[in-house]
Amino acid sequence: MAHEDWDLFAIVRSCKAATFTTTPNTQTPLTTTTNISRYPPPKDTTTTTFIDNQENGPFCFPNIVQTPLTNGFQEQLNPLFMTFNPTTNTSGNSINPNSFISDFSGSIGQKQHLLTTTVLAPTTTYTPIGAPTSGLERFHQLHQQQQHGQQPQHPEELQQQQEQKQHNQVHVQRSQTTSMVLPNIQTPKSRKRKSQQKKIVCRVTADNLSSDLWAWRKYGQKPIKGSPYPRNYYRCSSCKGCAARKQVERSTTEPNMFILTYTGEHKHPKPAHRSSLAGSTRNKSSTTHLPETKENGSPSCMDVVSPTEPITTSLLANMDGEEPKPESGSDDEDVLIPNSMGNSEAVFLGSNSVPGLVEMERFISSSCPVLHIEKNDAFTKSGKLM
DNA sequence: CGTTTTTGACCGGCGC
DNA sequence: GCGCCGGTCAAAAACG
Repeated sequence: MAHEDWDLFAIVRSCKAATFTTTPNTQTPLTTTTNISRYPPPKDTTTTTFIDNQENGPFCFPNIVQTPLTNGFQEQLNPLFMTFNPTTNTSGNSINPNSFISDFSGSIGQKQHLLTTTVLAPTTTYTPIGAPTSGLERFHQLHQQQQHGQQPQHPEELQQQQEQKQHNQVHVQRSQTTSMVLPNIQTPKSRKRKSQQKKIVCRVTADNLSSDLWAWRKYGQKPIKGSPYPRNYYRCSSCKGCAARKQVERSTTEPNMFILTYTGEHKHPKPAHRSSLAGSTRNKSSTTHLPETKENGSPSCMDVVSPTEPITTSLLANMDGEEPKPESGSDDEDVLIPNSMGNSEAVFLGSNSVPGLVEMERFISSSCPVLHIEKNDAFTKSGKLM
């Protein structure tokens, strides 16, 4: 059974309220432990374009309550982070709303400093993956050591880093809401280029499968060497011809975490709501459950990116290589997850630990498309996933 | 009927 | 040049 039973969870669509922003400020604040990391400084912040604003993007973060830096670790990290992100205001906790990169990195930096943070969102774990810059890298290491007691980086992270290192530059592009800046679109078919494509890597928990308005259609699944879990491939189906791609892979070290990788760019404005092209959400069976019930949602995190291309959205996808042990426990169950927010799954999973969120999630789940997760046994049997 | 998912096959990059 | 591996294609099946 070990890894014989592959549970593949494909999350195709998600609702607007992204994981990060899902939880309204009115929600009961959560005490969260954040993990974060490094952000490679954009080579040229002026070119940075974020596709999504706080509402939808992968870079969207919940309103994180400013929390005072309180421990020595933070102090230690501050200088490091500063080197990494010069834009960060050392004196304040505030995030500069005007600069995404700085915002993002800044906010992350803030979070990094806050081992314990009051957040108006589910538990969040930001674990950037990617080419570290000296400062961030160091920060990341320190942080991990702090959190995991000298724990080495996760394999996937290392892998990502290696990958990132291949590309000397990392930069995140950002744009406001619907306007997308999609320069240098590289065709997916060019594999050579593909390796150099800009990527955004995020880690999310199953609980916090977040979503966005983009519709994703699965077009492939492959077993990944060194990982017991298959990787799922999705492309944007919000608009035909859209080059945006997304990969979802379960973390080998943290089964409850999923690695999301975004590549390509959307060639269309972000939909106001889910496109009909997204098609129907399949419910093979009435039984719906989530892969792994995560007690705490740790939302996601974003990570890094790569070189040339900006990416777009955040989303949630979920896949499993393992037997999800949902409450239902049956093997071939499909899981329907509301696309709407990162936490929405909790409704189904019952994993939501935040009382106030439940109501909201229900609301959202009722009005949003769902994610479809389903187990796939074929993988193991054939030895080849897809 | 239109769309998504599944999945074997194929293609091409990359390391040796 | 060869083989491995990741990513994509595309036909068939599934679903609403």
